[in-house]
Amino acid sequence: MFAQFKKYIQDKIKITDEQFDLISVELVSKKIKKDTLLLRQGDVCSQVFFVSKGLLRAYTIDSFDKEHIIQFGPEDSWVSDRNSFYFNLPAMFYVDAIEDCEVVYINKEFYEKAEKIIPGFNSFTVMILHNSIRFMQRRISLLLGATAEQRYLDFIELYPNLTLRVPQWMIASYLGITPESLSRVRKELATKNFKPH
Amino acid sequence: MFAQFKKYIQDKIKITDEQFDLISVELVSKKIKKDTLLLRQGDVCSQVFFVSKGLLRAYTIDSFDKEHIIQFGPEDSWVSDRNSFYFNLPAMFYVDAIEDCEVVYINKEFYEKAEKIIPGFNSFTVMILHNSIRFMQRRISLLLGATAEQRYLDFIELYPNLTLRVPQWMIASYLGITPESLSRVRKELATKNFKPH
DNA sequence: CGAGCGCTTGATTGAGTTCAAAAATCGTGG
DNA sequence: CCACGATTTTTGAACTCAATCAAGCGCTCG
Repeated sequence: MFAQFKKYIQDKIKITDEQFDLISVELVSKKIKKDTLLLRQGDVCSQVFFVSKGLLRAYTIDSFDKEHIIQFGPEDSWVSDRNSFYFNLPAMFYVDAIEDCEVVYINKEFYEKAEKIIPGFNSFTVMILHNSIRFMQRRISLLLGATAEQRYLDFIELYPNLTLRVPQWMIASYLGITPESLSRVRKELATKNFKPH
Repeated sequence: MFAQFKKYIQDKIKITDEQFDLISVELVSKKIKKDTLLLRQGDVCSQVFFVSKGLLRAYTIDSFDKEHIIQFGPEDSWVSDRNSFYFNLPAMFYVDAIEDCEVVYINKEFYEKAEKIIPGFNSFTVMILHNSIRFMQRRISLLLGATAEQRYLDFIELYPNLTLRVPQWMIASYLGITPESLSRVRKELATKNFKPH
């Protein structure tokens, strides 16, 4: 049930099986059908999602009713509106499932308990937060200074196995361009005989 | 010397004067002249900067040699390439001083010591990280889905007192547009009789 | 098997860029 | 305190990248 999560976490921090059992009582693992909404913009995000299987996405809807994908969440990744979760503020994002998923719901009690029981769990959290920060720093840099093509190439590097799993219009949404533009970028790259795989 | 920093931190977390004295031995406060470079892209960022006075900026230079301002750091704010600092990776940013500054240099020893001595210091760090995440989440959303005008209005809200302190071309750089474009956006807003102050 | 969705392609439009130059502002030394 | 050079901001005109609008194709799944 939490096998994947346990493996992930034990790979990064020393946790005994007994400790894990103690904290895992706070966890809930759910099977999520494709297209299910896990978090609505404006709601308070009361858990962090760990994706054990499948693929989540976080996205905003702007004032022109257009979606913009903030993050893809494939296996072994964390998806959440951290700001909303931490400060109990309305979420900026929607989160839904692009594929059928298995998702671990992690609430605040889990964090509190884990911090009490496991020395260094806090450092683990800090590390995860820094990963998230790295990711966003890079995103901002690229949005400010890179062309659509450069951002697409970066996307392929960051999520190599997603190019096939995700419909192109979602990739376009992540890159901040239209599906038509992405189609043209790809065409352009093809003539320069670039092959993503 | 650290008065401003002490005030800031004691406002957010309970620290006695004795505790502060113990950890402050790791701190260095420096007077920084305008235009001084504090961090170079590619170097490892070995400290976090706390701005007690003045104004810092963090910026990248892209593959076309153009600057893009990632963050302004006025009084009471934190500036750093957190990713570089935490993982000892090459920094993505440059950091320099837009005004004469007073900056507290905070190294890893400070964090280690503070975490040992002050219960809850770790939570404080986590809170600061979440602030940084909120800031970046918002930035990404706006870059993906808002017009130049909307982003400018958001900037004024976020940094109300900086519109006068910072040259317009830097604001443009922050917004991801050219100075010419910002000038036009402002002209446009003026006709709609919008007044920033 | 057909309606709908996703991808492509073409034609047109538009927000913002680029290039150029004038106007305004700033800062510094005499 | 003024003047002059440098920097910043504004304005204009042409241009460009990506968006929009529209049409057609192919696939799938109901």
